[in-house]
Amino acid sequence: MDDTQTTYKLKAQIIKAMAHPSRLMIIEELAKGERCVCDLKRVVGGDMSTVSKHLAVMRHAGIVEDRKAGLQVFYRLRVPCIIQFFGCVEAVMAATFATFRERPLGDA
Amino acid sequence: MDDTQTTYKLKAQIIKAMAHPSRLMIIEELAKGERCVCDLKRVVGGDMSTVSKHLAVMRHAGIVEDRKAGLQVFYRLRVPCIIQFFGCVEAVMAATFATFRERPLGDA
DNA sequence: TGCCTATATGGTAAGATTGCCATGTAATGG
DNA sequence: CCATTACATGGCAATCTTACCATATAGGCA
Repeated sequence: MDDTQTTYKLKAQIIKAMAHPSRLMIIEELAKGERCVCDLKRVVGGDMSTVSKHLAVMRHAGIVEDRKAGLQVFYRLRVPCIIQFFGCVEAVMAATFATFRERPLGDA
Repeated sequence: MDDTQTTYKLKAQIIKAMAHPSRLMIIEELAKGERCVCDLKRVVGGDMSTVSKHLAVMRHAGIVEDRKAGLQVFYRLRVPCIIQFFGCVEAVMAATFATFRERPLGDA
């Protein structure tokens, strides 16, 4: 595999690390500031081990960093520009809903 | 599942539709302008049916639109802001490599 | 030291994704 | 009508992802 292929694979891995509902919720919460795992668990629900694994995926991809403080581990976004992208994702959704409005059910 | 959950699921689906090396290549190519499936097949390689399925994933997510013209089908990005996001993904990669530079192998 | 709390990791079963082959379909040319 | 071209879809095996449970680790406190 050449360099170009490797680059695309790395980029895909970073994007894939965002591509899960719980991980999006985590990113949005971290956009407000540093949070401990316990905070994030409260936000996304589910098992602590599941949250921990979601964080490991994002940490491995380089999206988040952690900082240990006593018993707790605090996570934060490593590259805040990620948040700006959410607006674009919402634009895709808006375009989709606009299409439905333009061509409602039964419209020729 | 409530509305908030549904929204996150939709967003995740849109992002997931980008999270694949071949699909990133396709998006980058489409950023340059409309392209037929045959063009895209040349760019990403592999089977035509595989390219076609990647396009279907992105079409379903609302990332691309198609336009038939005779025997060919031309695809284009539906919401161009997607491209801007690539810069942010590269920033994540740059941060990761910077970390390696700051803490090379064997550094305490 | 021994216990408690916060988080991480291993195991695993269910489900999703991927990529190829074979086949289907629609437009075009003869 | 028939063949060809460009693309899409069905099927399927290999692989990856996810979420839970059980267990491990590490810090703080008695």
